[in-house]
Amino acid sequence: MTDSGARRAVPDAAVARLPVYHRCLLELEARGRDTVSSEQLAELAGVNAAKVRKDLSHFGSYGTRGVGYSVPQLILDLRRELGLTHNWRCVIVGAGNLGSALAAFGGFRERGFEVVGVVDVDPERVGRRVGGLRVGHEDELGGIVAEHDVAIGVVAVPPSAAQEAADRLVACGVRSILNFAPTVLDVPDEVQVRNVDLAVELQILAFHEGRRSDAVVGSVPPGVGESASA
Amino acid sequence: MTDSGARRAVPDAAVARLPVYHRCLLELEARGRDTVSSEQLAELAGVNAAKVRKDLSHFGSYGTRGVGYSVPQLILDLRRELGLTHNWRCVIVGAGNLGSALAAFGGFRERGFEVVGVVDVDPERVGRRVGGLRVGHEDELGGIVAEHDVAIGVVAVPPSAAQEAADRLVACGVRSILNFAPTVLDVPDEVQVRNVDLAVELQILAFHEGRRSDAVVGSVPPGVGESASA
DNA sequence: AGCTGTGAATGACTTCACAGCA
DNA sequence: TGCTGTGAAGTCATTCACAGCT
Repeated sequence: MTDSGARRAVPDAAVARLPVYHRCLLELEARGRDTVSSEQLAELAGVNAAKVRKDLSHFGSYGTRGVGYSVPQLILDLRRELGLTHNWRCVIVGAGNLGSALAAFGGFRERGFEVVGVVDVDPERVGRRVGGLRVGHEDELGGIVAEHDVAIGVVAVPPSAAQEAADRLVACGVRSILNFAPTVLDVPDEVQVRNVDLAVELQILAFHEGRRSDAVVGSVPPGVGESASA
Repeated sequence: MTDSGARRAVPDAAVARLPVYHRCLLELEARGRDTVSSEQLAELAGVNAAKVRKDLSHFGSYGTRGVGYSVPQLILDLRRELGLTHNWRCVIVGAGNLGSALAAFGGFRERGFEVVGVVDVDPERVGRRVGGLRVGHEDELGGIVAEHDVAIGVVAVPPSAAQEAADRLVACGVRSILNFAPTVLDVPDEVQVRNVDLAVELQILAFHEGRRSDAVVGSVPPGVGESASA
């Protein structure tokens, strides 16, 4: 697992933070800021300054000592590093509530992603429009992927149908999957999967919530106050 | 950061996996399985066996050597550990596409969570029904939280309104927030926040996707094949 | 004087490997 | 024999602390 081919450059934990920095920088740019220090960026991103500097150093980003980082330059560097120099095409499998919400979500386009298709097995849903797209039948998946050169598939179907959805995506040549179904997908090694299980997120919150002030009477254990960027 | 009060028991990384084990065990139980080995559970959860054993050992779970773990017993242990012995009440702020999808999502109830309210500022949306609930006005938030003893707030509003939504939740006494807005929320230390930024997930996929086979001609770098349970 | 970039120190998590119980 | 529970080793990530540029 992990990588292997080329040099390991950026640690996974850092990769997971780069998009957050990117987002904060876009905000700074919108406010007309031209430079930013690691300390300020850290504040915005909710991490500490040393981490910001280390993360950025992984891909040879060059700030200016005594000054900070150039906001536009750093945005470009991050875009390059994150592969956002072109738009990534995505297809959503499942046009239920979640799939529809994702398709209609405007935020993707601005951040480098374009939803080019939504499909579903249910004939009831085929033909509807969501987020400016017509819901296609699942059989059209191959055509959509080929036509738009889709790189990322989003699985937004019930758990019982998730493995099949993933299999179809893989068969069509998609090698990156974002899975919202509460199931571990079985895919070939060369396919990467990221899971977002909403109930898992809630359960993690509940775990910490359940550990507050328990037992220990009269104490005021300051809880957690952590922030997790899944 | 992190904890402080009581004894640190279970490492964060392990906590994040417990819900996944719990989910897999429910599946096993539904299939009538009575015992499971660490190896089998690991397979289902997409991790390795040593990790499963170590994770479970953190809260003194007792399996039987030579046999494995009792499925029903382990489910109970996990439920207790995750604080799922009672249902957690949640309230959703924001009745847009995502908020509505979350409210309508049936999967929560089965996993220990109950959505008891949905609110929005937009008068246009107030009064609509989503997932069996009437959308309330944001002013009703305090009443809903108090009445149902809500523990978890879900922020599903546009980024520009997210901080205000969080402030309101905190003011109402909610101390756990699941934030879907692409913004870092500023909250008091005793409030825990988990962020789910869908575009970030896509960007992480894109990062790895962009690193495939690059440059190195003719090589067949086996990519990533990782699985992240955010 | 201010802030980056980075080796070195610390800490967290994972994996190994095996003793020991059923 | 089979599988758990766990010290010990190994890997990865975070934080410190400071040299060095502007």
